[in-house]
Amino acid sequence: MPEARRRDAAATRAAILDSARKAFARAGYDGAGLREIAAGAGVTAMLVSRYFGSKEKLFAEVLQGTMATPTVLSSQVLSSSRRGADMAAALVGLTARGAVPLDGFQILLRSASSPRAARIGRAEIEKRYSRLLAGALKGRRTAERAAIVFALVAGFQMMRQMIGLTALADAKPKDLERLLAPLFAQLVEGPL
Amino acid sequence: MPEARRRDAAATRAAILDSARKAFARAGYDGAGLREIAAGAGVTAMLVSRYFGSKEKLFAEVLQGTMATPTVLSSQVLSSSRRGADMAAALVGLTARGAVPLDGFQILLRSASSPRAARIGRAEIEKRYSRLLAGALKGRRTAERAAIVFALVAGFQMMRQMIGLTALADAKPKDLERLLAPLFAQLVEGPL
DNA sequence: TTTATAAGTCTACAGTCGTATACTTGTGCG
DNA sequence: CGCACAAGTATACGACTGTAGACTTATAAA
Repeated sequence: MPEARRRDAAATRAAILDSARKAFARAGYDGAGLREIAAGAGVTAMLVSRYFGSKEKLFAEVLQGTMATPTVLSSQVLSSSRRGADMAAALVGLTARGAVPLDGFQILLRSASSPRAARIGRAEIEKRYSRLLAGALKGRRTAERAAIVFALVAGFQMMRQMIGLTALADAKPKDLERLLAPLFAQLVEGPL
Repeated sequence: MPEARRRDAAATRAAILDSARKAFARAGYDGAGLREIAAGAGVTAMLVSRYFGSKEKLFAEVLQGTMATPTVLSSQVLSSSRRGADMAAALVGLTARGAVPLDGFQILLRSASSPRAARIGRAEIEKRYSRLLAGALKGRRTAERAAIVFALVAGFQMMRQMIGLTALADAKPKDLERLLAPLFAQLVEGPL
């Protein structure tokens, strides 16, 4: 139990955003309710509405904040000399069983069934990641290759964490990295 | 408007299953309501409950039926001598803009945020596809490689159809095939 | 200490959800 | 034709959804 917060609009706003991030990551856009989000921040549902205007705007702000700090595609990975292997290792590590699932992708995947959430997610991903990754690629079809990188990341995360395929959940991390690395390498470094 | 069906339990059951398949593919497990499904079959919501016991059991039966006939991993593709290229072509074709999105994967992706639906989906995918694909692979780590094939298929479908990434939606199909083919080939044919 | 105002809450509404109980109606058989 | 039984419907319940309007309360300045 965190100590009761004194009346502080900025701190309360931040607490709501934090609670919303966890709720959306756990249950997706449709599955997370305003009352649940509000309770997590120690306030009432109405305050959430008043602060963010609507659930949709709250979701947009959460996604924006979460995607501001990339994980799999961190600048460290992107500037590495072994980007394929580093991406594979980062992805496998971040989707391990007990890992904190508070990634922007997690929220996006769990919310993709809602058209409104999908639209917001697309805008955000195209504003940030696409430019980021496509800019780091050389050769042709950089936009398409970057998009397929996202697809592989998203699909792997989905099958491993959400669906929970046994073959991915129980595999040795090193094995998964060895299988993923050449795929990422091929996409990132371009055709041989 | 289809002509009114005479009282026929088997036909009604089939109509409900068909309507449910469309509804789940469009909105996912949580997003599709029993009343909507019932209306699509020209009956009331209660009849759906009576015939299938619960929404969860209905979903399981729908997924089971839909996944009985694989599309991307059809026997034709699996027996091809150019499996990587054929998988890529099948995937790109099936996720084209106007394509019928009535695949089992579509339902699964839109429902993965619901734990109950995810559990059912995992069971189904492991019962059918995993065995199917892993059996067609040679070499080591066949289960893991098959699972990553699913991940790539799922991620591509998600990013192209659900999120609607511009780079994938607007790309020339042939370009996408050329990028995906070596990835599938590497997974299917095994490490070089 | 009083008070203006921002911070936060209460109550309510119109809607949806899945499903349980009780009911009506159509249809094939004798 | 009549009737039994299956096929299908009506109504309702309790819980949940996002959010609108009116309300209370804490706090910082005067």
